[in-house]
Amino acid sequence: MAVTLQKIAEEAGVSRGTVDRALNNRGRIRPEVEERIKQIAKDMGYQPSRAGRALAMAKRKIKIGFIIQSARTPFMQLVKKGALEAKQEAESMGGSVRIEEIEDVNTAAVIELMEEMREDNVQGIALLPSEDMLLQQTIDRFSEEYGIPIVTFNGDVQGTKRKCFVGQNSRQSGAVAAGLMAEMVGGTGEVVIVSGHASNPALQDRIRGFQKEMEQTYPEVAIADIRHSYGDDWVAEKIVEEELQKHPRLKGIYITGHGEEGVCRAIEKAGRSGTLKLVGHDFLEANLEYLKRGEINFLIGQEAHVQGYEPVMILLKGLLDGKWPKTELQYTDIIIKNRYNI
Amino acid sequence: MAVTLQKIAEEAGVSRGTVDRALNNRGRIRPEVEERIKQIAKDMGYQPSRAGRALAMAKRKIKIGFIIQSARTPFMQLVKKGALEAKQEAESMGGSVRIEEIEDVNTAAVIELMEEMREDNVQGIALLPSEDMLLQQTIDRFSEEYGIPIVTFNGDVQGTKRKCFVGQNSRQSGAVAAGLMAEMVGGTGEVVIVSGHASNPALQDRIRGFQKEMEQTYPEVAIADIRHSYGDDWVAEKIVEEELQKHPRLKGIYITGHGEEGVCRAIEKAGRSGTLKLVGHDFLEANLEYLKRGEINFLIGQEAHVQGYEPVMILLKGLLDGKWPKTELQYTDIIIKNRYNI
DNA sequence: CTGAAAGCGCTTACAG
DNA sequence: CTGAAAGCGCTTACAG
Repeated sequence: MAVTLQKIAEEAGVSRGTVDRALNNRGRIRPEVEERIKQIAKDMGYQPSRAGRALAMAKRKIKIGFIIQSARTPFMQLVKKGALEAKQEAESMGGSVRIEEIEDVNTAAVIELMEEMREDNVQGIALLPSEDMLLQQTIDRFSEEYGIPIVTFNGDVQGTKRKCFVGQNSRQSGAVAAGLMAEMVGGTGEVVIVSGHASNPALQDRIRGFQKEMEQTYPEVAIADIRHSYGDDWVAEKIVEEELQKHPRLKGIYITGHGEEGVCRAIEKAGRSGTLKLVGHDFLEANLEYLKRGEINFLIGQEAHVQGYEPVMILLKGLLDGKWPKTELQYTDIIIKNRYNI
Repeated sequence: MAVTLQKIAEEAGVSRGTVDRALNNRGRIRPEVEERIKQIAKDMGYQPSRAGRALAMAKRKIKIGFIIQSARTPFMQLVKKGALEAKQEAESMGGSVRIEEIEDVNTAAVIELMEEMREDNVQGIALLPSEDMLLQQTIDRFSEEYGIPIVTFNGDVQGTKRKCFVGQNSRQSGAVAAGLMAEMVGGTGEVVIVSGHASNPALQDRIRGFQKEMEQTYPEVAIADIRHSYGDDWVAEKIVEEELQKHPRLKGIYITGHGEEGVCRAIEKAGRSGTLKLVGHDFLEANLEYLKRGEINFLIGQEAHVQGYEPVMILLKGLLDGKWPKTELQYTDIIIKNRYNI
């Protein structure tokens, strides 16, 4: 039924191999023949068969590497799950995926793994980068010199030769948080931001998105303070205690990430559960529990699963079909959850 | 690298065909041999190759039917887009998909198309059902007698032999709306529900979910009225004018579906834009525009795309691998959007 | 009940 | 620059 290479070959009066060379730009073919075949294929509405291609490629065995950092965190475990699912799918299509985890943030380890994978004939690598000159150079070297395409996920390194980035638009997610918070406090009053590490670029972007949106659209909502818990729940708790003292009329807290538990503890202790509006990030087990109980009013999600799954599939399709995403920044959807759509 | 039928055959000292018969329960094999081969396959960690299977199946050519009703509506156009994408993917895997559209709601037409597809050797059908005894019987007949699996999408017909349903949990989406509305009105005050056709089961479920959640969790939010626009914007506009008169302190309107334009028009005319809180459903072009402009505060989404894509893929996998979803009700995610994550 | 062979649509050496 | 052939992993008649 469907148009195959064979049919095109008959139509054009050449062999299958020649059609293949024409359609896949493999060279070693007379230009005018190539043009003619391409035209015929188009006219016949040729669609390459993924199945056939995958099978034939099974010989070449496409190998993809996947490198996670901070692998111990619950969020990264979700990312890993997505990668594992992609691995399964890739394998049933004749590919193979090698997933490597680094416990903390360790650029040297990432680079080492990249080199190891290269020796292992890996043909494409998805990785969670960190801000580091050497890593950036390595990414460029792999992309340019070795022809090993790189896809970043969760975090990006702008200005490198990586094929694309899969992850959240942090700034926009901050704006989403602002919108939610503003609606809940009735468009007026004081709110506070509790963030994690001051050096985390994603968290900084969320803060900026939040701030900007408040200024522009809800000028009567005042951001009374921006504090950093450095991911420590105890610190977060103390911060909130202080802020509640300093701003007795505080209406809401925006938690950009990490320290949710400490924040909620302080609020409970102060007897402000339910009256103080909370917006947080990421669908971690503990966060969802707070959401269910009504301590946190909204959570903004990152699609961890997609961040693991997509990079592998992007590499697979790219390596198999030569088709890469048209746009470098593959932003994942920003998901809003309240207690009813968990 | 990967374990193939061939390797298992060598290991077991039989032919590929025999392994195939054992692993796919095709019969015509001695039970003890079947057992032994299954064990060996398990031990070797055999994973069937999707690519190989798909290719071999290309001869048999899996044909899937897809029947949309109310095809003209923008929502269904999105569903159709999803189905078209699945069609492409199915075709590149050796299947074929036949998409049929019915303009309005017409059970007889659905049944006619089903019969036509059967004669056309379609091996599985996805359809948007309507509440109708005859259709239900037809679904059962196809499933049981003809062995043609049916998947429903968007709407379900409980109690039939359809393989599964892909769509929204309407009740839950009503509860989500209630949560959003309650947060915006500060947990107290009067709100009104404007719905479409009173006979639309999905809309009724949304109303019920909304009501129940308000009663249970936000008893101080009163549902002052429930009105039906029957999908007519002019009617919706009149309704809102009336309600604004009747309830001068009205704080919000929940639009379960259809008539958004009329509602917004009435609110604008009354000069209540921005102060009256609106929650609506579905990411239609016009709705998103209202959301952007701040007339509507939240939209709850249905993943139209998934509703077109998934049923086809479910049928394809089922027909190809014999693997069906474990759970009958394949609820799509309930998506919340404010103006910042459009 | 079991095996040998053909073929699904593609890619890839290998000849020429 | 072009063609003929082998092979990817599976299914499916066809013999036996």
